[in-house]
Amino acid sequence: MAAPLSPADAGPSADWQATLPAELAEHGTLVQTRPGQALPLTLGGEETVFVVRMATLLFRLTVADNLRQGITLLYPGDVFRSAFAPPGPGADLVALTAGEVLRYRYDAFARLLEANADARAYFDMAVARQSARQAIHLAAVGQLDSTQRLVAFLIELATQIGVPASEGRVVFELPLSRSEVAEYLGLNADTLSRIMSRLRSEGLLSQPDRHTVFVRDLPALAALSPASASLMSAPRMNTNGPRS
Amino acid sequence: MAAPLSPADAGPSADWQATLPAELAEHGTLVQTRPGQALPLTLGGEETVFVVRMATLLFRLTVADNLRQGITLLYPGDVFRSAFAPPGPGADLVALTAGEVLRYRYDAFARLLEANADARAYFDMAVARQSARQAIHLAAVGQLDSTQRLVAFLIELATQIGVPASEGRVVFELPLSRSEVAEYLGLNADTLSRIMSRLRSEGLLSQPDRHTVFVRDLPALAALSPASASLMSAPRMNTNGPRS
DNA sequence: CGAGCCTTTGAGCTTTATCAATGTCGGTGG
DNA sequence: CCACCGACATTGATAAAGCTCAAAGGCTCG
Repeated sequence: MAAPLSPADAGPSADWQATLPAELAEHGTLVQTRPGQALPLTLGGEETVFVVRMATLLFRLTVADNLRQGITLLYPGDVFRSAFAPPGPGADLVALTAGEVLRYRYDAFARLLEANADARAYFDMAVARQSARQAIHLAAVGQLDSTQRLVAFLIELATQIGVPASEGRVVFELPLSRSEVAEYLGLNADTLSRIMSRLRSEGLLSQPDRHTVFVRDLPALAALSPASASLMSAPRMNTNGPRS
Repeated sequence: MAAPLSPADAGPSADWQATLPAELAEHGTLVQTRPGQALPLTLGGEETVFVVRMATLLFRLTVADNLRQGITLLYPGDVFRSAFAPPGPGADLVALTAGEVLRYRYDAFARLLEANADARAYFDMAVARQSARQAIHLAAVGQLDSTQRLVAFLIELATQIGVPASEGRVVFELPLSRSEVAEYLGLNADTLSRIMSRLRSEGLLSQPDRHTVFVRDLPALAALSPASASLMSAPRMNTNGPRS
């Protein structure tokens, strides 16, 4: 019935952007993040909301001792409500990079949304956007083999935080360690390392240093994973202040 | 840092319930569903919202030819916005059972929410609840072995649509075929069949007929999967009309 | 009653996890 | 400045989990 995911059909939403409404930016507590810093999901027992201003965050779940799954990566413009995590411990929100995050108590945030239709629309849009990304991630983890999964991850990062170097080439920082990447992809860290080595030896990418990835042939890399197309068509936020 | 998921810490939210606000129930188009029926995600090119009144739905993604992943099962009280799916084809919303679903155009739905704070709160709550369930599903698919995954699925169904038979025993209808279950769990249908046979031979469950599952020892079954605890603590909707 | 689809089960094989050894990077203190 | 330490990464050998393919039995619906 449904055809495979393809970006050609993404339509006008592919180049669509939105800007964080001023009402949201003005309120909330500005939190400076450092790599590895955990962001507590409750504030004095109350639900919270985070808006990513400039950073990369990881939401993950600990399913059993030594079994963790990365659920979603959050980029600038993304919104995280603590109720998105299952109740109980086991849910983690971690900053992967230095940056800035806005934090709200949920009830205060809800009042802001009630008072401001733009903020409301922004929140709903952000939630939908992340939900779609997470669905792709789930499909990748459930259906793709290890190479396809890793490539999907690299394409996601290249799309979200990559800097174009030249035609078909992109550079980005890997904000996760190997084992964190493995947790995100539902793979073993050793297996992951092997696959990265292979991609390197095939000349698809190189690593100036451990945490920097230089994609030497983006189209060829993307072709290795069926999830690439939809990941690349995912819109990014406009983080340059009010819309021009 | 985070301890494994455990229901003991779920707190008061475990027995929390909410009822579909009348404003939402009164508007929207009532759609009668039949098993296998696809619910189109766009209505004349416009975004839609579905509210499950009485049925079980499956949201799934086609990642490539013959590679499909079940993303979320939707139960009574759940809400699905078409923007939760990635753009493009490849996203499917299918009714698994006969039942009733309310359908809205997104802009009309958004106006309803704007005009009615209860409806708004309901929507936000439903989205958060489903997001949490989906996170657990992703963690299960990414980290658990095939038995643990299948058990997690059975526990999910037992919790959501199961009817208690006697102490520790539950009966429910399997609204999916074997291959659909396999797609949901990221497993091969053959492997799945083997595991079900083993669970049957171990006396944990029996199948009066192909689509009926009789769990003979729920605690013993649940003990086989680390995801059971959090799935069982997930709140169900109150589908019996206004709150008593 | 027959056709087609779904399910079960076995045999063999592929992929990925596990275990273990070695290497690299970054920081710290002598 | 260098030696050492711990965390992280790579790589090889091996094992196991789950997939593929194939055959046979059941169910459903015309």
